[in-house]
Amino acid sequence: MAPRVGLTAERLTAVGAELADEVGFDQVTVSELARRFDVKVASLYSHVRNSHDLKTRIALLALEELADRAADALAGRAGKDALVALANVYRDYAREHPGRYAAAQYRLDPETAMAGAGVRHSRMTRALLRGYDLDEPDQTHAVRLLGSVFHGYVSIEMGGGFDHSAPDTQETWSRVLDALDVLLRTWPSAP
Amino acid sequence: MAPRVGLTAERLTAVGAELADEVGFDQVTVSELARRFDVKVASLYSHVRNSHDLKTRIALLALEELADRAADALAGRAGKDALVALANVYRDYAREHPGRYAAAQYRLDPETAMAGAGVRHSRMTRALLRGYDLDEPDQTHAVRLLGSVFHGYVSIEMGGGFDHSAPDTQETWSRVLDALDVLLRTWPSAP
DNA sequence: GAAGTTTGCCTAAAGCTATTAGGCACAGGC
DNA sequence: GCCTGTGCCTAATAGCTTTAGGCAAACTTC
Repeated sequence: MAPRVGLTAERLTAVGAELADEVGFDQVTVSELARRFDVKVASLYSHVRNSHDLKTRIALLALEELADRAADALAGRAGKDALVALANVYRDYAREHPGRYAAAQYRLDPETAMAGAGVRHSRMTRALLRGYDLDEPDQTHAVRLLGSVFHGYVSIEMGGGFDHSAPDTQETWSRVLDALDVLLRTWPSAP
Repeated sequence: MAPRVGLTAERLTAVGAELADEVGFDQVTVSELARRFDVKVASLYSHVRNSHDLKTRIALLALEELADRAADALAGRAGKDALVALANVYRDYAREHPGRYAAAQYRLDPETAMAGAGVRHSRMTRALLRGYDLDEPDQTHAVRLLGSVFHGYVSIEMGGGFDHSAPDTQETWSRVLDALDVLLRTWPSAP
């Protein structure tokens, strides 16, 4: 019916990522993916171990793309400039690729996580903090705070959590970044 | 086989919430729930419209429980004391009831969201901010920031995102709350 | 307390997804 | 041009979701 379409794990992952953006990451199904390739479901199982494997690959792809964008954004910037740029990378990526962004949150087993681009992200946030004057362990605390704000804000905004209240979210986003900048510059040292 | 077991939407929701905590919210299935009641699957459909309806009810239950705890925690507290108490409500709830906490993130259609306890949450965060000196629109910005940090931190921590790095998460959590307190007291006014 | 009605759980069935086992044919090596 | 192997296919099992229609237990009413 579809002889030698040329399936590979990579193509499955890429199209799976598009699918995620269109229908949502949790709606990504081996069956739907097969349909997209006009191929029978069973055919995918030679390239991908199972549904979980497929989702893991999509997650790793998303983390990698996100890390690439972050690296780009941070190049040549420092201080608040870098902070805003990095923050916008996450927010913009989530808006452009909601399915992939959700995928990036897919829980990976520790080994997979270590092998993937997850580490790059915290390293880049640390790099950004070089523009501020923080020593360990405050730097780690700050890395975690930034991750929390970025992820928390973006995921609430995407989930429509800010929809039914007044000022527009762009305004809030700017003011939150202003506030974070101030906070990092005046970080309260340990008690 | 099981004559008049006494199914109601409420009992299904309650047991569904327990199920969520045990196996994860996304693993909550009408079939598994039927098994728990030792009843055939079809029987549940007289009490709950469908799987989405069931999950919505669990989500609303979780939001309500969370709002109740928050109200308790805020009673008689102000300033940083209140901030820490509220923050810990979210974090502790997520630790004690991971499935319910995930349920609270389940996307609701706008009307359902408005009817549910979602509004109570933002009202309480606003109440907490009375201890700080913020006028609109900064108050709204601050509400959103706090929501982002709480949700972001808790969901990354639960997802194991902080596992493979150095200082323990309790320490970071305290320092983050210290930082937020300082930030709210010295909130940067509009440019 | 018996008769009628409602209600609650059941059987049956169709459609979807995931996953495995084994077959056939097309592509490339010789 | 044959031969091998990889790549997609058919077939089959099993689980979850949802709807339609049945039967009997429980409530209502006299």
